[in-house]
Amino acid sequence: MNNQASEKEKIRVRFAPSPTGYIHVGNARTALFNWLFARQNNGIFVLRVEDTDLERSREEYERNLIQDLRWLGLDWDEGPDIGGPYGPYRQSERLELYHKYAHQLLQEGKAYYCFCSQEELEREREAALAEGRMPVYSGKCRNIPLKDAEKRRSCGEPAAIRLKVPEEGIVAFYDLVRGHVEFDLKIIGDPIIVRSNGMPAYNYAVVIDDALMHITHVIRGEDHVSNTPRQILLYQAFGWPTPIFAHLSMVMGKDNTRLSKRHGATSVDQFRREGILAEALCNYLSFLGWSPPEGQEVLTLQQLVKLFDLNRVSRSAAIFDYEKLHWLNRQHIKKLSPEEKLNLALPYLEEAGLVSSPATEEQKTWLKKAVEILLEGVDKFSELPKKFELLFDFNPENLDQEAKEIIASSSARLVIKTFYQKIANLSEFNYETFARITGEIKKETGIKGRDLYHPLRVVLTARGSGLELDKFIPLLEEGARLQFPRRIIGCLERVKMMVSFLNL
RNA sequence: GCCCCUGUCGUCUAGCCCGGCCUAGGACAUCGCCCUUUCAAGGCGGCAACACGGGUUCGAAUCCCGUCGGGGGCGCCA
Repeated sequence: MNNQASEKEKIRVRFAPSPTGYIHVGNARTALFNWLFARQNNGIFVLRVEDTDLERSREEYERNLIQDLRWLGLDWDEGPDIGGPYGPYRQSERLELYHKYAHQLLQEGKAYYCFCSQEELEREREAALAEGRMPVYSGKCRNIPLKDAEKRRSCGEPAAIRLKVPEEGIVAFYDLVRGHVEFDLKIIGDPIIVRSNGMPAYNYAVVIDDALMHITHVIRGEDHVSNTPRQILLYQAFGWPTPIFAHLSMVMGKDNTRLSKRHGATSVDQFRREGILAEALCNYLSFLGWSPPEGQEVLTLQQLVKLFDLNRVSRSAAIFDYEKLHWLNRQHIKKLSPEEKLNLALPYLEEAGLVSSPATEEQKTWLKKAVEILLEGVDKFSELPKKFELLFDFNPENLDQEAKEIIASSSARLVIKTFYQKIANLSEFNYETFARITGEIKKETGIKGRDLYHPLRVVLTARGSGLELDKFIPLLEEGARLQFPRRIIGCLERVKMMVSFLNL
């Protein structure tokens, strides 16, 4: 389909995070949308690291970033780790480029040196704010001849570089998600493109990078819309074509403020640790501002690639709903094979000290069944160890409230007592035995249904709720024959412990 | 304060561009029922929204204006 000729028009998008910590789900969504757009259009997805803020960037953060993105299943065609035709892909390694183009702008008279001190600018800004105006740079240094400016600089006077912006007119652009957007130049002022410490300012570096990397579509957060006119002005100053913009709405917390730690987990890494599947997270993230045409809900990455449509992205902010994420996660967990479930579950069980590190094959066979059964209704893998307590914890002295209520009745006690008498001399127990005995009890006492099974559940689990007993008993009996760091107590022993505790 | 964006069930959203098919659809959550050896899962059903006010029109969730609410931006941060 794609011949040589169309190669030139190939769609190129980028995800350009600054490595300042773990990746936030809001940024992950931006990455995802970029990736989906690239993949469905057979385009190129580039990863670029914006590390020009020396104070905040750290090398290890870049590794985290890459790890998180990989985990999510988003791969890139060009990036700091794999290189590419338009590298380097780390802004800190592109400094010469920024200087070169700034110099060009200076020579052409499209930019100028600004000697204003930060204190001075701060004062002006505050004054403007106080008067209810947009703080716009006064243009004080605008007309200093380049020669004079260079002289001052060579004497050691620090200077930033500003872009000369026309004083009148409007900058407009068509945003793929928001439509026509325009800004009045009066409120823009001459933006700094190179700081006095020589580092490029964000609005300048992005333009250089996006242009040089031939980015065709800039898909990013809504917090960048007001930067867009400044960037467009830069493209115009260079005579470069502007990319197409698409600004995604913000991701909010329940109280309608930007999603933050206060609201719960916010980093991709955190969700991974909790045992949210990458595919479920992507699935959920894709629904933040987008919906498939036919209302499908549970989707794989591949399906998302097919269905995703930038034109269907909504413009209003979305609130992050943990409940729905969890529901989607459950749906994705269901689709996993028993082996996959076990492998995902193992680390959590090991960490909880339930399983010793390399589990034996025998243990694994059993664990696979246990995980399969206990995973039902679990939101995320981190909840699994607690579910396993049903098997590993048995303490008659520590009955929950529900259990206490169940065994309080005389009929419950009768059931328990009868049950105990019938198993007292058994050396083996299995579900068939259980079924036979409960049948007998039913016949002898007339007790049936909940009144019959509930008390027995309490006897066997010390809990008022748990698994269906036909699943529980075989699982427990089999597990009790295996060696685990914490021993699993079998049914017969449990009954004896409970009866002696209850003094029946 | 100024600039930009935005406003459909509690939440994510469909519908809006190309007015009537909308007594506004779906999903999560919630409630109820069924199933069942509790819970869960599953099945079925219920509650629940066009922010407000003006226009335009035979007719508006859909078009226009205003109000109000929410968000973002206003850096030598990214």
